[in-house]
Amino acid sequence: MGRRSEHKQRDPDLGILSARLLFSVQKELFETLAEQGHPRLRPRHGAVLGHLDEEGTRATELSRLSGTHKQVIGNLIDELEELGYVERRPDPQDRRAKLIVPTAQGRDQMAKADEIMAAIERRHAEAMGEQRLAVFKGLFREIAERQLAWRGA
Amino acid sequence: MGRRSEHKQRDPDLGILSARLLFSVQKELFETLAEQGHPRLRPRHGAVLGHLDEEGTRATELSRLSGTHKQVIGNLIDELEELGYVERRPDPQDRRAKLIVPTAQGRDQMAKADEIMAAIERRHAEAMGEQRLAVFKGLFREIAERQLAWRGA
DNA sequence: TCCCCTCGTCACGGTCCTTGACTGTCACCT
DNA sequence: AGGTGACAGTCAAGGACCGTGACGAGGGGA
Repeated sequence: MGRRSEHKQRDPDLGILSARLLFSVQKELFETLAEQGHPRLRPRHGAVLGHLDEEGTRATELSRLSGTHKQVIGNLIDELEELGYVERRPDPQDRRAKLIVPTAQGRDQMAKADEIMAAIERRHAEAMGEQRLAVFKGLFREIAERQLAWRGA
Repeated sequence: MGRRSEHKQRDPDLGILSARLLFSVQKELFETLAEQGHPRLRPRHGAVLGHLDEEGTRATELSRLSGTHKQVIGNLIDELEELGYVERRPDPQDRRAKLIVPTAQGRDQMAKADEIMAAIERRHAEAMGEQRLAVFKGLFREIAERQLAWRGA
């Protein structure tokens, strides 16, 4: 193994580390969800279900929160509606808009997903100490925010 | 804004934070590369260029390092060859294999990409203190490794 | 020699994202 | 009241991207 790839192995940059953590967390989340009765969901559905409120959320709001195109959100809602996770209801405050509301199955998924993510963090807290994890998350938020602010993006 | 999405805004989980950091770092890297004379490269090319050694690397090795399928690596190499970033050379030690070797343009890109990533980390180090960044990266490596080890994946 | 493994490639289907244009509704201004 | 621009959601089409199966060529041990 050459010098450059060897160095990258020892001291991976922020991008590599983020990618590794993101994909491994994603994998655990959706495999566990599949075992708990939600086998048809894929990571992309997280753009909708991950940002949904129990009282309902507008499609445009979901698009804004997740950074996904409106069109994609529309497709995801179609799929989730067919799978029985959400319903489209007219928004009483704006006749153009529709509220995306989770069904009972949707609320079950949301609760389970939140619990799985919490369990992942608890596992790390036990392994490394609660305080060190808290420090990490604080620094993580700070860095992610500053990086997002690059060029006022 | 409802209670759940509000809470997720204040205390985003590890997946959300990883996604934000990954995509914003990726964006800065490739936009800056485009300004520095490499406008045709897209993030997916990182699977090849990011793990390449100056002396050359086998396609299978790139596949293993990046976690991408062999087939995808082959397509990427086709593109990068056409763009003048890499060359295919027969591997003297194994007539089945081919060494992927960066051209002068490829080595220029690799140096610039490494420098851009280093600049990103320097910027954070200046903003938050060198020591706190070092602590963060240490914890990051630890957590990412432990998460990857879930279920012996 | 025979058998099984690895390396890279071809071909294919399926998933996914992006763009542009369109209808209906709203908010604002004159 | 009417007119104008902005916004919500959808339809349609194209391209980018990924995963699978199968293959020829070569390697390496029994």
